[in-house]
Amino acid sequence: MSQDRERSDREREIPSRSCNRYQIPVTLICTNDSEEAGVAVSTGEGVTIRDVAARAGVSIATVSRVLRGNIPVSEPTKERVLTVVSELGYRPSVLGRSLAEGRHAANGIVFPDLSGPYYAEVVLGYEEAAGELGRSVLILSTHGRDAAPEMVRELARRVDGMVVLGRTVSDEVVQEIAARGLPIVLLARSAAGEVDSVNAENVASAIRLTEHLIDHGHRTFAVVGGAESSPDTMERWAGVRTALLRAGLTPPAEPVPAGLREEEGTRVAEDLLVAGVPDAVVCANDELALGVITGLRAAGIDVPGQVAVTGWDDVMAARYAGLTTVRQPMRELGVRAARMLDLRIRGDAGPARHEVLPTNLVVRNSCGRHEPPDLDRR
Amino acid sequence: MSQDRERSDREREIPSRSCNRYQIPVTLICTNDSEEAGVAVSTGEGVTIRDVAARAGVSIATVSRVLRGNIPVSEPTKERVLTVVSELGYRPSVLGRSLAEGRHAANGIVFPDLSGPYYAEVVLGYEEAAGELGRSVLILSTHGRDAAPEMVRELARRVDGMVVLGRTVSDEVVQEIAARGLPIVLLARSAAGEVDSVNAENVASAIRLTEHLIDHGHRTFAVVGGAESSPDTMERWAGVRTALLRAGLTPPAEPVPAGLREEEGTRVAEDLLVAGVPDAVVCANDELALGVITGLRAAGIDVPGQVAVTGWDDVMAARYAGLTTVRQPMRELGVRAARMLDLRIRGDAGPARHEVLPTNLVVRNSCGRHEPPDLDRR
DNA sequence: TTGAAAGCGTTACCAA
DNA sequence: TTGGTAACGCTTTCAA
Repeated sequence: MSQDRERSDREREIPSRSCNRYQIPVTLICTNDSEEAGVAVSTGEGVTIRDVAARAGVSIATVSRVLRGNIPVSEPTKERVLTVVSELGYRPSVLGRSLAEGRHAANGIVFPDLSGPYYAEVVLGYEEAAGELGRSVLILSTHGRDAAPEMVRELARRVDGMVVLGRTVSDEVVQEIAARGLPIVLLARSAAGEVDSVNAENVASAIRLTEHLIDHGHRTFAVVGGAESSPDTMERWAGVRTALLRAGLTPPAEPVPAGLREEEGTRVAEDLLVAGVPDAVVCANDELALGVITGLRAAGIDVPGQVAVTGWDDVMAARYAGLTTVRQPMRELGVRAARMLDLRIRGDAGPARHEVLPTNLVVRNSCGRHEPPDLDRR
Repeated sequence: MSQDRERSDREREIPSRSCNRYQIPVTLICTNDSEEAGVAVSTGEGVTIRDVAARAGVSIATVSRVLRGNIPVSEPTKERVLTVVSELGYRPSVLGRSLAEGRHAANGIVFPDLSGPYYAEVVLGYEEAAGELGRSVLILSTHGRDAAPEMVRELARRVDGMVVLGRTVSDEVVQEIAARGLPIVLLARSAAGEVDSVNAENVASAIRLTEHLIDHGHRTFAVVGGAESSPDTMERWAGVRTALLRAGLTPPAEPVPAGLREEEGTRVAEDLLVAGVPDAVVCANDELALGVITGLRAAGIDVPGQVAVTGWDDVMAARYAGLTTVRQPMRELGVRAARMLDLRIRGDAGPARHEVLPTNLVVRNSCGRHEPPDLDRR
């Protein structure tokens, strides 16, 4: 925007109230637009390092040194500079600093869609941890758009590192960006090549969940949602399969395809009614499970009397709906990812690290009636 | 970081494979670190406008013109430059561009806490709309920290405009930043001075809700949560008061203080049991209401038989808990705020605008039993 | 239509 | 300890 050419030397003179009592500045002819010179400046907006240097009678290098603090500056000089800084309300330009330092002091996070409590919690944890580490957070949700890879590449150019959640962009895109040297942490998404990752445990908890359902006497199973598009759910379905095989039961041939949303669940319920209702419906997340329950009940099916339905995540609604599910430490996932990323940004080298956070089976009553009236309702 | 001083003229020569068939570049002595000259470049990382200019045999100004597209460039030149750009995988530096243009191409959003479905939805809408307008989104949650004003000021230095939600920083801070010329839109927070705002309708819906409760026969009311800290809830309580006075009933003297979270609700329920349980408990949001219900029921109180409890927002759990509430267009709030902000960033002047989005009363059964078995359960 | 060069606001090197 | 100044990577003015 404003490129005021005829700047040169004329403006910079500052009314030298040469008393050394720190007073509020009254006039300062500044370099900015204000056609009418002699305007009072106090907001600190538009004040540059040169203004400070001129007023303090030092070079801009010295001002920079004082502000960065790492290089020795004589006490009186430092004091003088700091005085002027606060008089003028000077704050270094983020842009100027970033350009000179070659870093952004910002992190990115890419998720498929912010909707749903799961992502919100993850982002919350991430933002909090990143903030404490002095980094700004740029968010990007891809919404399954075709332009997603380009959006992510663009984000990559504005940050010093980023966290990428499952189902956003392909491993190729991740690899490409990582290859350029940008630190990346994968979240809720199995490791791709030499990239760090943070995940919640999936297989063992899926086995535990399935065994619980088998204990209820359920014999025929359907699994709903996710699959290929979501590595996270693939692990879960592998766990379900393992548990069923161990028990000598027949695992479902294919997961029922469905998006991770409530409406999708009710739709699936209708399909299930046509295709034949299994004993247990294991869903990829809570929203989906709640939708399935709604759909089944609307058709007069008793849940859990005739069919058991389970979810994953343990969102708030799951508690009120009495949904049996697996709790993930959503917020903690975000926190860990932020910390892991920060390490890499600070130059930490070494082979890729993979963190796996534990989960909890939360038994409520959508999985079948329990003899002891009601098991741990939260 | 890397400030390679001895750059000057020596490097820039490019092996002039002077055939005009576009071939994949094989060697290019680049200006970057690589001590061993003659390294092949193809990732596009570290390629600057100068590299492109040199290879295309034009000035950097011309490259810039081609890329920006606004200034006429001869067709052959343009073509040549674009070829080199794609050969080298050149992408302009966001930092360099921003510094020169004096803008960030990024928006901020400040909220008190991302937890809870309400904020998540707002952010989702905001991010989506801002993204479509070509702007990155920086998020900041203040968590009620003392440093909040400083955090927000810092954010203000990294964006071209920002949205500020209620209960984050004081009006003074908002005014201060707005005075510097940074476009701001207030969200879920009543207008402060000459600043744009987007809100959901509060008073009329509170009146409607209250009247519904009165129709149920409830006569003594308590309102829980929010108040001064949250201008949004103050409006709601004003609505409740109005409705009660109109009906000749006594409004509660004070709102019961409580944070907007579930745990707070259960705590309040205990207090209510001691202080005396009213006919109806109107809560500032759904989480709080759900907590109150849980607390009351745990004490053996029948909801809605003995007490009616209502929420606000209509989050997912509200549906499964059968909570009577007021639905806000959360996502739409975010979208509108993003658009309004964008207008200002594009230089739109004029007096502050205030948008108010309509809400819906959602009657379920926490407000009292209805004669017709169950009213619009969504 | 094009090029040269100033300027955006910093940091960090080199010499004093 | 300090000042001068190149460099970061771009945009835009001014002249040609």
